[in-house]
Amino acid sequence: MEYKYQEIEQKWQQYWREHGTYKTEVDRNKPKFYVLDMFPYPSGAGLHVGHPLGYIASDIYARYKRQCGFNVLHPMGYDAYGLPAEQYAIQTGQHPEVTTVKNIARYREQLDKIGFCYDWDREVRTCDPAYYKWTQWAFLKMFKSYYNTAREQARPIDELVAHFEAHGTEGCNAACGTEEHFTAQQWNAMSKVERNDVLMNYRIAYRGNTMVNWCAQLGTVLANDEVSEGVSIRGGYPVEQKMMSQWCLRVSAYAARLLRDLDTVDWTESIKETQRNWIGRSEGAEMLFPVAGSDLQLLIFTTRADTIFGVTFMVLAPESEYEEQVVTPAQRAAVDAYLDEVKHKTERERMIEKKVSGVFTGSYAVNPITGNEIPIYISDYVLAGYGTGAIMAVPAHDSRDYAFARHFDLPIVPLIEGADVSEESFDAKDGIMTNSSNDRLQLNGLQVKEAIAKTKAYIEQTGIGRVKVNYRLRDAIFSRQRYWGEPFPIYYDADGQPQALDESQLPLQLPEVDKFLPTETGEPPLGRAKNWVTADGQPLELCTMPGFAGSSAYYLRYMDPHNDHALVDKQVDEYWRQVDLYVGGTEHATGHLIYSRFWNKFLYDYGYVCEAEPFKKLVNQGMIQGRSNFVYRIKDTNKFVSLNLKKDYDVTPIHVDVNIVKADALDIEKFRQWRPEFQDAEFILENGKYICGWAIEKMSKSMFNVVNPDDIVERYGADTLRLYEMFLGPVEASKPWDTNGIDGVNRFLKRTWALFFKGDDVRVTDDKATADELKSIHKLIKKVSGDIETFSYNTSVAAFMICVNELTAMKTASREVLEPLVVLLAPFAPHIAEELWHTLGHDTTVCDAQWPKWNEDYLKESTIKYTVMIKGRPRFNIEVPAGTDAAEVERVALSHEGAAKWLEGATPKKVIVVPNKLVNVVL
RNA sequence: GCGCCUGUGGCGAAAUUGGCAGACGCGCCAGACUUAGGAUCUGGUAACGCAAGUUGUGUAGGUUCGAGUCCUAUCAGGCGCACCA
Repeated sequence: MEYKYQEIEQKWQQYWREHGTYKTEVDRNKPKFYVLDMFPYPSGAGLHVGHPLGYIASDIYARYKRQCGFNVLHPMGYDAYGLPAEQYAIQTGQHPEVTTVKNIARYREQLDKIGFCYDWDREVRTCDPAYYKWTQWAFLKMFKSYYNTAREQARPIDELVAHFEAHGTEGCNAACGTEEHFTAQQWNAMSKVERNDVLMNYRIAYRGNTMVNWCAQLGTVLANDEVSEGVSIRGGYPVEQKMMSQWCLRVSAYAARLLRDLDTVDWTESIKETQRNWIGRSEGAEMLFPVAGSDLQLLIFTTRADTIFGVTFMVLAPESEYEEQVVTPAQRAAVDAYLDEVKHKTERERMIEKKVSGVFTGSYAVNPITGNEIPIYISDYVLAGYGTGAIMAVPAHDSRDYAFARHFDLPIVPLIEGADVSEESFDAKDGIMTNSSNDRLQLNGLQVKEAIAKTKAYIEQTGIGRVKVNYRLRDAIFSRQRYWGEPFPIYYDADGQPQALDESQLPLQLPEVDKFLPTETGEPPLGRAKNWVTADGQPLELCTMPGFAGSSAYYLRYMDPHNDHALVDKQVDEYWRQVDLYVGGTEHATGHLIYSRFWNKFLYDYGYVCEAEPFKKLVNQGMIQGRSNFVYRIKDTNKFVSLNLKKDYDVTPIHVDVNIVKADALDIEKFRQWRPEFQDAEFILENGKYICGWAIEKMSKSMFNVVNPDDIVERYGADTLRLYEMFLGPVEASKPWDTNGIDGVNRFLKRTWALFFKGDDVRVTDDKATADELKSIHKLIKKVSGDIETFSYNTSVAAFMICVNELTAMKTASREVLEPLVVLLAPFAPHIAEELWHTLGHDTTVCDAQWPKWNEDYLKESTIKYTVMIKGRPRFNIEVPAGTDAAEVERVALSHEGAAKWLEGATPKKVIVVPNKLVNVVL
């Protein structure tokens, strides 16, 4: 019987569907295992062969764990809100929901063909009201919470209100945007609106006036991780900094925990490092610099407190709150001109120019240690969003301050012995301090590190500052001026104050609009919705939530996807707990993977979830690049010359669809049909073939190098696709897709098939297996069992090939060997395994067949082969019975005829016997 | 600039704790069988050399009986952060 993959795959996919083979329920008699893929955004282009790479890897693991006796949760869903569908809607008027549903259907069809073991009853879609009800619910919780820094957890905002009523801000231990102080009396005297304003400074989900990344072309604000090098990641449009009132999440309050708990998860070092960078912890000190002739004090942040004696000027960010109070009337015009100039530059322009610019405010600050008066400047090299938005400038030891000092001709005072600052600053935190002592503080002669510690201690004692840890991690901007996203469960009261909808009113459904564009008055698209008000007529929020809102807790919803009363039932959560294995791309390192951790920690603080981290182990699959093919057209003709003959002609390379090329040979007929202009194309062939050139590029439509998994499935079958994707190389590595090698994997499956059938008959017997057969299969069991745990699927596939070749050569027909082979193969190539499993007479699914264990006894060798090395080279082999001791091995080696030949009469200085491996004879 | 990762045949890649470098596959070469094909099977395939042999894991050193693997320096490529004080 022939291996008819199409029949087999359809048959078993249908069987699994009808039998609910992959349905998962809580089962407290079994240990659980949660395997998750990052759910896809269903784009209009469909899947290409790169997408399933991670899905296949996790599917293999999930199936393997199930065969090992675990109750495996392995769900899939769709990140359905997003910009592309909305941009498409703007262009075509087609409702984003329509395109989204269509794309999801296409994705599902493609996924189904590959034979994944997803429990589709648990599917989630972020745009489904039953799903986003819980996104909105979590937002409301955040709105009604503040972060208690002493307890290190989110607490109800009412607790903070009670604290304010009794004690004011004294000892409130609350994370906030800007630090403020008031007494209980002051709080109690505030109006409702004033109190609301104050609380916004503490809420975890808050509306705040912040610097945002505004993208005019997209008509919306973007989060930091959605912007790269001054342009939007989606679309590449310029992004500018703008002060706007936006919904934000106080992610920064969780910075310390997000950093610390990285040590508890099993992720790659590189992605943890990326997150550490993004969180950006830096230890330093805040210090107050009085302004001369005023009560005002400038608060600055520095990590180099030791350089206090070298401060020769101060710099404020253009957006600094101090600006008003510090600028003298004489400098007003100059400052305004500068601020105007800065404001009109986008961040991108600012970065490209990198020109030193700034303006003097007219005021001077007093160095609290030296008492020197130093000028205060404003410059855009100081960022408003980091630290306090003001710095003490030490040009001798900071390259940015140095450049500024040079430009404005300010003094540069070196503070480290031997530092030459005539050409550039000395930034290293290393050396002996000098020029740094007076009657208040003596740093001369100390190492930089000691000096930092001593200065910090001094400023704490004297109250001119305090030790402070700063984080680079900013709060997440949470509103988007867009249509296709979750509506905020927020309305505005008569005073214009944002108020929470009651939980009972969730989900607040996304309304219909006539167009997906902003209103004439510049309001977001929801401004077009009719009756976008509460039951008693109060206006609802017009912004929607960003893409990462729906993806932040989806892994929890899979545990209990149909629950109307909770995001996830407490007991269900306590069973599934957290994702044991999460597979996805590195591109989410500073987005989704931070937001999810934050979101999870917030829920954890309230006990809604039982684990502090959502994803225990993370595996990042690499990107599959495209392998483009080229044909070479001779200039000004319709004649094409084969790759190795092109040097004799003046040619233009043209991308050609990789699907009409096989092993770099062009299918000339298909090429002529491909495009009308090539209909009459002529060819100069080599060896009767047209050989195409190739290059590795991103897989994209415009390069004609997109390989569709459906085509591979049709031509070779899903099992071949699965095996081949794994065989291509390590899951984590990025590599180009190259269909050329797929035949080898396909041949392997055919050979495997041939072990079971001869003609139309099953050739499997109940005969006892031979020792060699048992050895072959047990070697495989051991190898594959080890490889799966470390995701070394490529070497597993290689081991399968070796084993099947051995069994074929031995003409193995014994069930004792072939049955475990089928079970091992099941995670990798489930369809053929299922077919063979049933061929062997089983009527249950191979998914539940128990993963075999290897027996070391079968692997034991009766004799051990030693390689004898002389003069650092392998010279000959000896064979001794297993268990021979080292001295005997040495004796056998040295008495071998080869020893005499290679030693040439010399006496060995030393002989090293490595057990079961080799004998090294040193002269 | 700072941090992280990766460098192995014509290609994708293997190589437990340092122990015969290049498993497995593609491609290529030779052969078998064939109503000839982009089918199947067998053998070969790191480089140099007729050979014995020698050289080989980006480069240069070091540790070691022994280094792809460990250490130091350096080069190249990729990724992340980046006026972050």
